[in-house]
Amino acid sequence: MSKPILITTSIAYVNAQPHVGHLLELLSADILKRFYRAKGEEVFFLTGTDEHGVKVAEAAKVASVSSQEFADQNSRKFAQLKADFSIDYDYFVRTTAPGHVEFVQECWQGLKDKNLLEKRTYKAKYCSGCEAFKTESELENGRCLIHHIVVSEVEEENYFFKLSQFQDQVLAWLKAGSVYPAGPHQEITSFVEAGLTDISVSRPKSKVPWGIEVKDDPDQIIYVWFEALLNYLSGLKLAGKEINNYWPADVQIIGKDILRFHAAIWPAILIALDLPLPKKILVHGFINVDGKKMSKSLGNVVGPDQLLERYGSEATRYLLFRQLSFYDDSNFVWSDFDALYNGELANGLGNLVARTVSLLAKFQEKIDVRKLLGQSQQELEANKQEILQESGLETFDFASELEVINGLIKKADLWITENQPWTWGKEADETKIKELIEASNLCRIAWCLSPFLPDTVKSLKNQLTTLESKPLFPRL
RNA sequence: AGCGGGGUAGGGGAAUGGCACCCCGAGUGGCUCAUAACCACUAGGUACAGGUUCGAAUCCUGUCCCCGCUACCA
Repeated sequence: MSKPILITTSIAYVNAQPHVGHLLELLSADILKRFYRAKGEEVFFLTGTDEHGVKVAEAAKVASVSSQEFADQNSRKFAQLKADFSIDYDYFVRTTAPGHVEFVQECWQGLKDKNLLEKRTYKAKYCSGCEAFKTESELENGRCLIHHIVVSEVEEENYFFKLSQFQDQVLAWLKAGSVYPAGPHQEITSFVEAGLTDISVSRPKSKVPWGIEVKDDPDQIIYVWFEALLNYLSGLKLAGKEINNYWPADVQIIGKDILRFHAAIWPAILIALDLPLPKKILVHGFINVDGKKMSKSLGNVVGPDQLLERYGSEATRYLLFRQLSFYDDSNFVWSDFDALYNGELANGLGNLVARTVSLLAKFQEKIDVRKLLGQSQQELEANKQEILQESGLETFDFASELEVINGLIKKADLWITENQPWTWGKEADETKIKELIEASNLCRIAWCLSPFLPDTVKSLKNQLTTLESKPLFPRL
């Protein structure tokens, strides 16, 4: 029996609320899951929330609730996207779950036993402006390049992960083409080639009180990133699955900002744990709004709830992948979304379905249209694998798949206009109706759209059965 | 300043060496099955200046402009 396909998204950091960027990532995973399911594969889709660290503790303080309570509240908002947008994940992992904590501590012990973790005194320059450690290359005359202030020398004890040992293996994995698309692949390859250094993977508890303790050294807290990455394994365990039956992941979807963690550190951790490496890491870009980066202070954050209210779940799923470019940074503008909704969903798909169904309904009086539709459906089923093989989703190309589908709709509209089925009258016979059914191509369009628009496709199929037309996407 | 990403018809987005494509908008005509929809035709474009090439939006050099990295933030 072949291994089920495993798809993961990054786990969202709960110090902020979900926005359209999170939604895009979750939807991409959901679309791929539905595509693989249509191919007949078993699929497991894992997502969740990352809940430890200074920033969560600080945000909780501002909100006057405990860190755990704060994490609970925000985690729920992310989990809620499942119901709102038909995101069919199989398990939602939380890094504050006791099972995750336990799993992380076990892995930690395992790495320590292998002598891959080592306590060292860490001396570094710290910029209070950046609130971060700086390397020599980020300094000029002892001053932070960004804040132009003199950095302070800080000394503390940390555990280090011997990342440098894994450079060659990580590089070999990268060169096998594990990171997609080319831009990020190039970037991370150069980064690893330049040399990996051992990294600090713990912090003194006094500095980071909200996190997972090192079991036999409770004054040390495991660095958030190190621990969060392990969610991809702990999540399987928490879901009641045997890790070896599901790992390695077939597709891990991440944002471009966390590339280093996922394509340099994560594979090294996996090698250290004697586990196989993920087959593909998909790296998506960011969404700007009206040409500016989304930010709370600018007040331009677009939330999933706003999209839900204006377009509904299905249209949002379509518009995000058709209007924005998944792998590059793209710009979100409400008026563009409105125009595309009316242009392609209402006037395009929606109208094509309406006119076709209503034409077919007229012929139903003297010809068994339903039987012909059934035949057409069966013929399509027979060619299912071939159609799926041609899909852009086979190469993770969401945009090109939607473009192809749109072309099918245009072609169908043209055929109907040119052949004028409404003038057929008495001439209409089975052959002609069959032609109409095939030219409208609705069965195929439904097939191709089903990963993107699962509910719409159900409604479309229902209309083809009842031959009663009902607007799929009313104009805005 | 540095580093990175960009500049494609009136607006938005594709195309990575070979007839520049899609959505909206404008004009003219067609059609009436359909959600004031649908179809055809027309106008309009690769920021600028050089270079490489049989051929450049795509590669190279320079100029101008925009965006991100510096406050929450994928």
